[in-house]
Amino acid sequence: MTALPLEDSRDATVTGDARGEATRKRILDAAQKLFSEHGTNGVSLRAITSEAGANSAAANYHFGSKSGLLEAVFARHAAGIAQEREAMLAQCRAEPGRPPMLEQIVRAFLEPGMRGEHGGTSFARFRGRMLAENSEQTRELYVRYFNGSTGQFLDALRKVLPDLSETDLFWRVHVMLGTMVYTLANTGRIQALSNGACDPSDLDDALDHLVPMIAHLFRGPATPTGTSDAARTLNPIQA
Amino acid sequence: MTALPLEDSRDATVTGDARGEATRKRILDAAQKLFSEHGTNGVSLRAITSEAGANSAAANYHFGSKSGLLEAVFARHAAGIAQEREAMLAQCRAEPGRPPMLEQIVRAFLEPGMRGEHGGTSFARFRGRMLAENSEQTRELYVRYFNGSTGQFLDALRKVLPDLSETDLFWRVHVMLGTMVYTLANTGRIQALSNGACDPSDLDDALDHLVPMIAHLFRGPATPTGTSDAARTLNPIQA
DNA sequence: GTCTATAGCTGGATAGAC
DNA sequence: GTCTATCCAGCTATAGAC
Repeated sequence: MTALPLEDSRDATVTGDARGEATRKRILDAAQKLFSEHGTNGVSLRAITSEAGANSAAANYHFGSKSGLLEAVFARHAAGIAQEREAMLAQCRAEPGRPPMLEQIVRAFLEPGMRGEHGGTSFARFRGRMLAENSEQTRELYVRYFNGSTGQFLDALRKVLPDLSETDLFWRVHVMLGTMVYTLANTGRIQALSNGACDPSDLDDALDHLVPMIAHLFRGPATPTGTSDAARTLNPIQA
Repeated sequence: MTALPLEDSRDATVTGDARGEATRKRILDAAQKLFSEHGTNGVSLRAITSEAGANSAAANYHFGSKSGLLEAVFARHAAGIAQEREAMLAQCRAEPGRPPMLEQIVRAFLEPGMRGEHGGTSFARFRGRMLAENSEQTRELYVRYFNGSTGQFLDALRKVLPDLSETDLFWRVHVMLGTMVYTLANTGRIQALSNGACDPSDLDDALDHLVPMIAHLFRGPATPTGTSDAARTLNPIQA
């Protein structure tokens, strides 16, 4: 083999393998960014590899297909979020000087996915978009990567809220999930309605508002049971 | 002109114009159904017109383009929802024997879009998908069709919750919107986690659970203001 | 007003040079 | 491992017969 002229290499200080890894990472970063901005259906491989400064063939070489790329983007940070969630949950303690257990648990659930330690806000928005698009692949990925840790949180919530019925528990978790997804998806609706006074795209600020609201929600009274819609409408909970 | 043989007409009992309207309606129905199931990006005009028993050219004849069809599907029921919202809001009364005003207001906001009087559950899911996809066109349509009535609800909420700060008001409305959108989008996540014990795809049942939860949320204490994230974390609201 | 046929693109994926 | 070139499927939109 002939000596390789340095000018021919995009980054002559690293080996060929490392160059491959660098391209792979650039494609993952570009895909995450564009998926988070336009959804997974609204972005072509060509746009992604162009953003990454590579060719569309490179994406197929590294990831096999577009859905393979989607899964790789997801997998890169999802396991880390689940692990940090579980670690934060394990550190929750009912002790004087700390927030109530419920606040700690809610924060442990929301914070790892929103604070930006795992892929930043673009990965958070990417997950919001994925959940919103609600494809079969997305559902499968969520079950695989998150069902375990989410189950631990359900158990923790049952423990601190022993009087809450299973039905009410799941409905409140539903509200928590919906709020998280809607916040991550960043539709801009509340910014428009509030003329910018409320900005959930600042995920740190969002956490500080959401944790107390969700905790308050979990502490609410049991949903009244009625035999008809009218009965439930006419006998709502008392504040 | 020669007499038209009855067999040549798909529906000989109506006039040509009425036939055109029927096809137009079948296309709108098919588009709403498929958009609600697969999002707007995941469905082709071919699939829609095939479902409607028509040809892809018919969609362009009636609606000009795919985005024209999308707007037509939206517009068909959106104004009706906004009107019914405003009508229900106008009928809210603080009287003995009725639910508290706040419950009435929350229900007036949520019910017209979820109860199925305007396009059924498929139109509700269609809106959820649109909001999730969060396109420029969607944002524009929402401002045009819903900003007026939503502004009336903000005023009504200010009136029954005079001590709530503007910031807290918008954050709680954000949670209400997120919960509504997530419920309409029907990701199936909570059904999977609860083994079917909790099913938000039953929108009547969902309303009966969501109205008391959201009302309770609005009645929560003010979000504590801290100078740092740590201060806010260590001093959450007291339940 | 509805159809067939097709123009004109854009997308994912692959072959093969280097 | 990365590129260029290309195949082919699927899409929107339109032209023109009926």
